[in-house]
Amino acid sequence: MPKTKRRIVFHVDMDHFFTAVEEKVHPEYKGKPVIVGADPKQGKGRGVVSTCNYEARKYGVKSGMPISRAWKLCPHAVYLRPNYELYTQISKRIMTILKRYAESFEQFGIDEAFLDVSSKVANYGEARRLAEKIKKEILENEGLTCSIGVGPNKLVAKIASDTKKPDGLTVVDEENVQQFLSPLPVRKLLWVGRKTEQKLREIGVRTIGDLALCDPSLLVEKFGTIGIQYHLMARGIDKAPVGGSSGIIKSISRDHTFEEDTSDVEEIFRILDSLSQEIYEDLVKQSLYFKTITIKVRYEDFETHTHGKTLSFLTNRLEDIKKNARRLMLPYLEREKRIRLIGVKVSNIVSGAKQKTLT
DNA sequence: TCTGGGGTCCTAGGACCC
DNA sequence: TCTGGGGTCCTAGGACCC
Repeated sequence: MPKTKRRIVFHVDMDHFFTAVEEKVHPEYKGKPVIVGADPKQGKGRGVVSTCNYEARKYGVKSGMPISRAWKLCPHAVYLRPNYELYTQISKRIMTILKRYAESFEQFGIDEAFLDVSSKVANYGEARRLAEKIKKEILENEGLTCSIGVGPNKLVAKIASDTKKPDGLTVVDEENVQQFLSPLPVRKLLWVGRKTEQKLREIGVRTIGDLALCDPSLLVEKFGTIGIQYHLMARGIDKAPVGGSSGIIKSISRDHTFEEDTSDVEEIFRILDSLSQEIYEDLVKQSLYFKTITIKVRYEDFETHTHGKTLSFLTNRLEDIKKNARRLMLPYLEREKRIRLIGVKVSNIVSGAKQKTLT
């Protein structure tokens, strides 16, 4: 049996990417708190903060926070709507730089990436120098800083990149994985969110070190098969290959939150049709076909439902999307409650090339 | 604190077939 | 009339990610 190959993996994370791009395009914002997200509307706006720069963070503003709360904390900030086209364009250029240094590569969201550099460097010292070189190149080419984590797998690299920001570089070699992870809260692990953190707290587990000492069978009892994953992660074990999960599109969705909750059927159908239209354009652009369509409704009290149907045929016709979306939506329009959000999703997707072989 | 928008993956129950 | 087990697909909901 061949011994498992030693790996060296980078996680590259752009620093407050959206606001960093905005500051680069608008140098006059430099030094001011900048917040990219929903329109704050004098504190009455709906939606959340996408990204904020470090000046804004000094006021307690964070990404994911309601924009109305950000307004209370920092009314004098520069508030901007996201310019995804610009961010995507710059992201593509950065990813092109990163790919050149990687044996295998995996983009993660718009501004993060994993690089497997195992065959490119001989040891962690060389890995550090390579990471420094990459940071320098991105800064010189794009005027943007990033934070890089280096470790024996994606999990450790990702957590490492998060420990020193902005403009950080954190290297964790195999020998130091356990002592690096142990004191950190479980929340730092990938896939451990608010709910899982709470459930772990109930069994007295707060840090990754606590989790590593846990009886795996107890974790399975509490979380099912994913419990094994938690236990492996807590011991710094992650065999997932870089680039393993990237590529094929599984679903396309659009949703819309109304500025004011509504029961106006005409308005709801108008928006529903425009969401269908956008999905249709996306499908055609990428020559994709779908079989399943699902609508989403969120009422004013945040009660949320999904309702879907799998068709007996593959399609990308606008009429099939519009008609089915409307039909699936109908039963939800008869309630007393007003509607806050509607959405449309298509899934069970195959590409046009593959579709031809199926028909 | 009054909660966006675009995704992925998992689970559980039920239908249906052999 | 009663009683299986396995497999696959569908549907709704939920957790989590950036």
